[in-house]
Amino acid sequence: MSTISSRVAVAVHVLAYLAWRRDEPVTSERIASSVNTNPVVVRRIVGALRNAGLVSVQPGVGGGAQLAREPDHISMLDVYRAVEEKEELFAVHADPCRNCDIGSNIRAVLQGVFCTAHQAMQGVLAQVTIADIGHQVKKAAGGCAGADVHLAGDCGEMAALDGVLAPGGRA
Amino acid sequence: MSTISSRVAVAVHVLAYLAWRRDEPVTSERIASSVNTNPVVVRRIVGALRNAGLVSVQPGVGGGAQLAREPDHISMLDVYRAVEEKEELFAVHADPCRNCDIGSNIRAVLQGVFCTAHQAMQGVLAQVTIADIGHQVKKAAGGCAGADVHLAGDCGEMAALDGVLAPGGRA
DNA sequence: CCAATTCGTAACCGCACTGGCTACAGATGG
DNA sequence: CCATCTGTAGCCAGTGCGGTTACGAATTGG
Repeated sequence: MSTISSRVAVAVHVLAYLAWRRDEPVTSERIASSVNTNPVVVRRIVGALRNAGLVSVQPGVGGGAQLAREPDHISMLDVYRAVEEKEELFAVHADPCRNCDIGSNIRAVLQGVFCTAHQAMQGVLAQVTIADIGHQVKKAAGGCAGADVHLAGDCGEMAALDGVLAPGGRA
Repeated sequence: MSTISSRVAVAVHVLAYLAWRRDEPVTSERIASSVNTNPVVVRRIVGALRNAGLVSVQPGVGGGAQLAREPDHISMLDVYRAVEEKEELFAVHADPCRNCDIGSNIRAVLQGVFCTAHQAMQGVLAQVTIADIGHQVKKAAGGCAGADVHLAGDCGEMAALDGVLAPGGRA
């Protein structure tokens, strides 16, 4: 597998929900019902977002989570870094043979390439904000008729992101 | 965590080794000693590379693995796709609430962004070949003095890849 | 044909991460 | 005080990964 955990996806969902209910604090239970998970899972993720300064939380009656910034000042890269503590995207085998040229040098070379690839990925996330996500969701909710048509194919043209993103993968 | 498994790194190591010993078949045991792992682990990865047509393998006395293509015709994206069967880089929560606008539309929006990010990462891998890796390793092995200096910092300028890669992450 | 070598693969293990769940202490406001 | 809500610890089942052993199948050489 080795997919990035769904915490990023859930965190974006949470923030989009908070942006939707911008005025009032929202409880973890309410958020959990939208995500369809356990309130504790939501609180764990909200805790990470709080540590990153993206939301503010109040306990007690009438408490809950609220956005700490404007939705257009929260990028998906912020979210990614808030909930995914891992610094390296690719694992590299720890201890190759030190006696051969390959073994003693491959790690540095691989780390360089992998780091560049990771940065390219983060570059895409950096250019999408929670406000963008909210707009996309709203647009999709509006035109329900063909809302999920563009799911076909290999993530297709991603028409939904036109104007927001540069071409991205030139593969 | 959620890092991409070290199979990619090991597979590149294996292919770099085969490119180094271009003429003769190399046994899984020999490769394993360079990677410093178990021969079965190597055979599993070599099997995936064989399925992808990157190497050819012969059993029996004098057998082993050999490159099936020139090193400059094997990209790290080929390797990535050969050993990492996962099609999606980011997991998305499977079943958000269908009654609210956010829950019923967030998955498609997230999948679009995540797919674009994934493609950007693959675009970097596509531009590095096994031959490039071999050259980098050789260069590092030659000038041992300052070979690992450029490891400092946040993957720094990646001077080693200058001329091979476009700027990559514009974050 | 037989023996040595090597791959291919199944089976099992320990480790680590993930998400879901319960439980409870602590903070907050009426 | 009390109801509400967060924060967190703790446990569980599921899953993936890497390591290891074991054995059958293929190939080469005598």
